[in-house]
Amino acid sequence: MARPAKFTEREVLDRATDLFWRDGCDAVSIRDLEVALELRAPSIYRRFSNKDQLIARCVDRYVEGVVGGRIRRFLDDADDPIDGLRSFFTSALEPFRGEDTPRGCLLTVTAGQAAFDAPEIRAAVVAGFALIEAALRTQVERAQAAGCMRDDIAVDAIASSLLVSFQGVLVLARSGSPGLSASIDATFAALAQCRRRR
Amino acid sequence: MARPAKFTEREVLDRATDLFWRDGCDAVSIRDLEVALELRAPSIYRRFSNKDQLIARCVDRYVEGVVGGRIRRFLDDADDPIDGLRSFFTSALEPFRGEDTPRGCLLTVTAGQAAFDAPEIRAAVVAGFALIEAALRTQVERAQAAGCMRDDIAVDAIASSLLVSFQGVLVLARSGSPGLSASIDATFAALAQCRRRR
DNA sequence: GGAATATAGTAGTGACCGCTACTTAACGTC
DNA sequence: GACGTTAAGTAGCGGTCACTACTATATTCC
Repeated sequence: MARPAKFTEREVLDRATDLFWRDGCDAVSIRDLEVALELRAPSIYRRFSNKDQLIARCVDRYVEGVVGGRIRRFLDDADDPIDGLRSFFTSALEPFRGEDTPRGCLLTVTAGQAAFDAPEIRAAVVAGFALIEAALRTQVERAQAAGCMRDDIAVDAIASSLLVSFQGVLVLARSGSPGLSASIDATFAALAQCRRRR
Repeated sequence: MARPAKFTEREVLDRATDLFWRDGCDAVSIRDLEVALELRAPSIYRRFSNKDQLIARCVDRYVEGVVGGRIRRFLDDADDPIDGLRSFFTSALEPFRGEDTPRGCLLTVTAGQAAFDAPEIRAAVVAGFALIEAALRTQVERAQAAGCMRDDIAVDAIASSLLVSFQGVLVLARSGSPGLSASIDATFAALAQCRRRR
């Protein structure tokens, strides 16, 4: 009953998300999006009322896809909870696809950009943090129950502390900092169950 | 022998640094700087060849002043090494001067912005990270020597891990995340000397 | 006072920004 | 084939960006 769309909304969001993730929200212009989406500005604006809305939708999509994917792959499906957590962390250090440096995290980067002042974007980023923290918390509980993580520190505090470390890793990964792998090892070594007298 | 400058270079850098720190490097325009520095664009460009150079100089100044100041105040002058480390971390959570939210860290934010692509800015930020890590390392050594920090994890790895946590705290502080204080407590609880059989 | 010199300001440049009024194209319905 | 509907494209808006050719001002030396 009308002209068919060139791309589904999902295709458009995926392409835009990739660009925002790679270059940072602030650095992506509508002109850049026109090229990547193969759509001119008016077509983009008809689907998403403005750039902030588009970014917020892309952050949502990133959280569902990339973050959710890593949670399922490295945490939910892990045999050993600590190994799962560790691989969840180290996965952020690996260069993306054919690129030569790790991409970091769209959430981490966006939290430090001007786009973060937009309420809808801020809300999407904060929701992403909450999702990661909840997944970490679940895994910490599992690890404590399995007896391989110290249980003298509250679950919530450890989960929050791990989210903090994870975000820090993502900051330093972007700067090409070496020794992050050893840093992650130290973090988990400190959380391992202490040997106690029996 | 010539017309006297309105402000010393130090005054100019301090004002510019404050602006970059508050709003983020990418968000500060030359027009913004004209107002803050009480100098027109050509006068700014005569002192610093372009915006990237100015930002790099400001990052240097920030590292010397703000970061160095916190290191001296909370780490070098600390009575108890662990308390010093903890206050170094929590100092980043306190709102700046009369402002209602914590400022975060110029290094953390800049690492996620477009300005970070400029080599001179990247170098200044990386040098800042290195300074913090070195100061943390010194304090970790002190704490281990005093017997209040576990010594079964390498000093370098702990220092690197603490830098990671510190950067993570600064990311989440900007997003108004609650419970960061408990998160910091958990980090240091995990590093405290385990009780051992003697 | 005049020359030399370093600083600051006036007034703009072209390029890019987010965004939009308007037109054209592709479909189903009748 | 005309109509209604939804998508996409053309062309361009006012505004801001980093940056600069040029002029004016304030100082010391002679």
